Amino acid sequence: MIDHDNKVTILDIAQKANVSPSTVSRALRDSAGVAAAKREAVMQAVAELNYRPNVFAQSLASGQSMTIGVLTQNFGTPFYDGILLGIMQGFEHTNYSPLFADGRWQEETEQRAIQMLLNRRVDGLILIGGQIAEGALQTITAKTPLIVVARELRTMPDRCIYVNNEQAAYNVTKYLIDMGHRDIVHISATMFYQDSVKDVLYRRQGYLRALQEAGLTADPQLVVEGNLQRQSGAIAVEMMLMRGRPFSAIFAANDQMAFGARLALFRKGIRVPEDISLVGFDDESAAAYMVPPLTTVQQPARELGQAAAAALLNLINGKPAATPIFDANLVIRESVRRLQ
Amino acid sequence: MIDHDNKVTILDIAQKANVSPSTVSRALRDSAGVAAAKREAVMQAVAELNYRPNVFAQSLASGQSMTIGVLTQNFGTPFYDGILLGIMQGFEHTNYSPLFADGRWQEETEQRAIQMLLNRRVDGLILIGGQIAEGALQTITAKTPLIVVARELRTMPDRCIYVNNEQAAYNVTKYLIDMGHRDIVHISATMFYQDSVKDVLYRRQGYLRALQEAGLTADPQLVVEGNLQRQSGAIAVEMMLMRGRPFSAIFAANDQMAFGARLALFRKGIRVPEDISLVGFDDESAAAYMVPPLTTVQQPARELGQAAAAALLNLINGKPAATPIFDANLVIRESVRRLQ
DNA sequence: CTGTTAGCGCATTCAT
DNA sequence: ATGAATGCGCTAACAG
Repeated sequence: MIDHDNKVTILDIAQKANVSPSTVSRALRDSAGVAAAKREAVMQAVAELNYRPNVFAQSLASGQSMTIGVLTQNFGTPFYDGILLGIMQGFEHTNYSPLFADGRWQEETEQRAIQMLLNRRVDGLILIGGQIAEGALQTITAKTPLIVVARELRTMPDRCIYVNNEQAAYNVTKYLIDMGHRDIVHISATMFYQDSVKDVLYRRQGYLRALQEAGLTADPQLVVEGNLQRQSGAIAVEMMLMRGRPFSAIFAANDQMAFGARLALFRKGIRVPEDISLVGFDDESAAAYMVPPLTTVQQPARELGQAAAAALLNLINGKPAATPIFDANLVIRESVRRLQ
Repeated sequence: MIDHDNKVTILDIAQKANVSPSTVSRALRDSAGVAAAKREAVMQAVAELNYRPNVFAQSLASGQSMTIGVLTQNFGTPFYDGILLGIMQGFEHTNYSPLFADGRWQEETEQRAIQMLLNRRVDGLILIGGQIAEGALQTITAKTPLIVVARELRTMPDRCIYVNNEQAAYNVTKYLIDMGHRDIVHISATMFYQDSVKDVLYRRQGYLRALQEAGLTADPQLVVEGNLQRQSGAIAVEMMLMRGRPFSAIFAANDQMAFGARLALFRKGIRVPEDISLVGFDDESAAAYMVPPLTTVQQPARELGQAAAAALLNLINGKPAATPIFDANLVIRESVRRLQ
């Protein structure tokens, strides 16, 4: 059944169908008009001989590889993996297949990976996150259709697909305020990675906007800097505890730090949500398993990926990319308590 | 810098280096002997013209694609993602690059994905898990080097790379016994998926062996069937509670079910580990974030992937695959209490 | 609408 | 050790 090294070529089926090779080629890719009868004959021969086109010959002759290069950062990151999933789905019923590479958030690795992808003559490129400078990206996009996911580029806004982090964080904060909280700690992380951190910056801005709109003064004492790692969430909590500034809720800029915070609270004998309410951001699958389950923000990763695939397809076909901005959902679980 | 549609061909560099195209080809792939001087000249021309070989032409001419097909099941599963990571690393410094596809644990999707991979003339195939019948796999391996990860095949043991689940579960159970536990619940899941469930079966056997070796009688009342999903872990706990058979520890066959169990205990007001000790299996990242952090078993996913890559490379080079069996590590955290 | 003719860029004989 | 010639399998002008 699964029959691989099929040495059947287009010539064989041309013979069998009594037509010329080029007609076969045309019939196969239904380009131009082909008489229905001949097309039938071709199709039948194809089926009988179990013919499978040689992608390399196709690519060499046509200049198209029918593959899309996808550069991610650190396989295994839930959000990025979700995007990858969406991308796969987005190309599932097309003739393109994605070729993945991992940049690991290291500029050099990223460069190499992109080179590799370009060497393979990918017909388009999807970059998820990453550090590569905008200038370099423009160089690339001049020759290869390019879509950037989960990153916002000033110079090419129509090529970027991302989530409105500011709004999401605003929603979180407003939710906490509506639940009666006034002293809301925000664990941020704005002094690290170049670009990935922009999201975090937006989250902080959303937090601040919600406070302002509610007429609350934003106390700088309530904002702690972490580094997105779990550990830093724990440290942030300890720092707040030492600081002595009272608070009733914590909004961490990502789930990892929320997990760390949860653990630190646990170690201090502080209950969640009875004593302190806690909200994260990302909806990692772990969030739902916490004790208690964590209220957090779910980013539509899958949808981002699908949109990226669609946008790239547009680009390849000469249409405008059409890159929507996505909204995230607040997932309410049991880690927040309503204050009287 | 990043210069893509480099129309520089082997002819251009042949001219520039004052040699024939074939010499260039030879120099590039240092096949046969090439005079050091000429080789130098070639290399220099290559550098100056920023030449990049056309993979398609190479593949078409040589019959090799320099890509390895990798079929996973459900992107985003931590264990499998770890394997993917290992595979990527394993090929990092070779000339091969992996081409990924997702079978989603659906036989039909899997078939299609493998077809796609084979159509792309991959030089080798790595299958992670999956449902495809052994017979079909033998058909494939007759024509394409094949390695299977995280699955044990009776008919081709030298092609399989997996973890010794029985031993790992034995270790878990022995650990619990050493901590003073006698009534150990095991949440299993042996009546579902075809093959993925074999691991779970081995885990149960390890559990039983440890009990026997300790001279404890294995009480069937203490084994509950789940379905690997989180929810079923919760149900299992409820079932045990209703059953009335006392127990002091729970060993769940995977972390998901352990998470579910944890939640159910939490809902019933039963403390972990004060009242009940809990151990999982998989070491999902969530495990370390639980309250309290969960003792569990870590499978060397990365190593499996790397070993798979190495084994496949061996196969391609005509050497024996060399497929080691891996051991898992017990990761001791705070969810187990020592009984007096 | 269809067949003929050329390459696509490289690896690999075969000679030398 | 090196050059010339051939072909990998297919697409794309080019003619009819």
